[in-house]
Amino acid sequence: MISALNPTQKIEETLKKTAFFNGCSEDFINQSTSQATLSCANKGKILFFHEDKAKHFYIIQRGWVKLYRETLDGTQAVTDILTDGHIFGGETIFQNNTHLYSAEVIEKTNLISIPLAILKNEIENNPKIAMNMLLLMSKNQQKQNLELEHHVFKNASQRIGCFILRLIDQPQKGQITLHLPYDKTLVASRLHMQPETFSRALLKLKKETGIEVKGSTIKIDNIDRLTKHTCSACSSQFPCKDKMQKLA
Amino acid sequence: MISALNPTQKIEETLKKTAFFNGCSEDFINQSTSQATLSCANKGKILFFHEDKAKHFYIIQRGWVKLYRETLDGTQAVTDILTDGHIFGGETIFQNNTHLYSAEVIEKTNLISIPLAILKNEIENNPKIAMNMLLLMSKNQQKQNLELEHHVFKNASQRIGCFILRLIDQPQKGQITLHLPYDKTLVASRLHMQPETFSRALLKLKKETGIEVKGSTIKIDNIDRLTKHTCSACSSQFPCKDKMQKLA
DNA sequence: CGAGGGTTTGAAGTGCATCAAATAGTGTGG
DNA sequence: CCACACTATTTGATGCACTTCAAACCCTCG
Repeated sequence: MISALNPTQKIEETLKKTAFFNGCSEDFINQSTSQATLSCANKGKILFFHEDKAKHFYIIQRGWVKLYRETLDGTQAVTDILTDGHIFGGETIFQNNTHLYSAEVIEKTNLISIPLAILKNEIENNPKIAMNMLLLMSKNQQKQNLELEHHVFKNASQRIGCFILRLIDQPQKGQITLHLPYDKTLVASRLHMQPETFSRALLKLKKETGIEVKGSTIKIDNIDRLTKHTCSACSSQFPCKDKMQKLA
Repeated sequence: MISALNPTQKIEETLKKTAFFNGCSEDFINQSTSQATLSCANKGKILFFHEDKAKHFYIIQRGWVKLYRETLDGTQAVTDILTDGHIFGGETIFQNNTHLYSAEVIEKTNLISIPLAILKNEIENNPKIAMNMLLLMSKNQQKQNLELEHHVFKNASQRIGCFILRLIDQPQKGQITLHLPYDKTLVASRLHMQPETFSRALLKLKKETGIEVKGSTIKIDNIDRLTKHTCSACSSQFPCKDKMQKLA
């Protein structure tokens, strides 16, 4: 972790470029910066468990974190997978300071932790931040809604198609090449299916939409074909990126 | 609709007993009351469609309303079913004044509609109401989370078991008798399954947990047996009512 | 090169959906 | 109070999608 900036400066820099903090008080930035910690966690590190008492909320500076729940017998359901700039854990303020999901680092991650008390105070006293929080939660909710809908309406290969479409940055013409952001097993769990099902469904998707898959690289020749296959079982059509977008 | 109160009084009365309005300004109550309309809609009435522009938010004074989404080909997924005291549609303020779901009256309903502008104004200017809104949205989100989890973890008869358990008002001992709040076809769709599946899964539940079912009446002799069957595939055990509770 | 994890393939089973039809239940007009 | 119409619910038969268990394959990294 060699950097021109010291940790405090890095934190301040990150906060200032995170949309959620737009319009917050100087105090908030200062307090957050001074009380935040920047830590680096490796793959496998559990940040907290479902039902744990929450003390901080988090911002991912760089890396990947998985949110999930599990039953008593250990089956787990991945709720979300987050990366750079994403915020999580803040909603616990309204949930009795209790986490609603577990969080695990799935790839080396630099993480900023900020005490919830600071956030709570700012939300209560700064309408602008209360509004930002409302916007954040509303987006999260929208995302959750779609998540459930997808699971109800779409079959495995359509869910994969949807996942791929949402990796596309800009609506663009011609051939598109992109990469899965993490390994297939994880994508499978993100989409609530078994790795075997993922593998077979991807095969089916290839046949039916003409996409090419080699390792984690995907080439799309005819995006309309993919869209048609994928979005027919959905309440909104591609590009629906604004609805599923990253949240920060 | 014979009542000792005129519509305006009824509206005011309803607002004042709705938790969401605790701590709101006098102005808010007054404005809401004067600009709200109390209407009565019959079964089948569509209040709005997914993607419609939103102009009001709603409070159910008495009745039942179904929230749902549908795909182009008309398949529908029921998101929620609401009744007395429930609020919906307010979140559209943060969603570009666009509805995220359709709403249909499923049983004769008295409905209060209040212009969104009033709510928006109050949220922006009254931190107490902003906080209430945050709490409401947080509860909704919690509910959505569980909804998805259930769909991933539980099979049909477990989802029914969970639905039944959540109908229980108070943790109580001994035999419990309760009634399904609306017809079985609707419960089935609420739980994302076909009526046929519902019927068979309920039969299975009877055999495995010893509950008795006659029409819409359900008798539970041994609640532990039901809980064990139902909650084994969940991240939280009965009574989890606080997490799934009505939202108003 | 070999170990170990990620990925694919095969074979078999399960749960739910679907289509079809029977049955029960409810409200209507006579 | 009955017969009819209509809807809700159940039952049966069948098919498909996904899971599960097992094993092979592939890739990467020490």
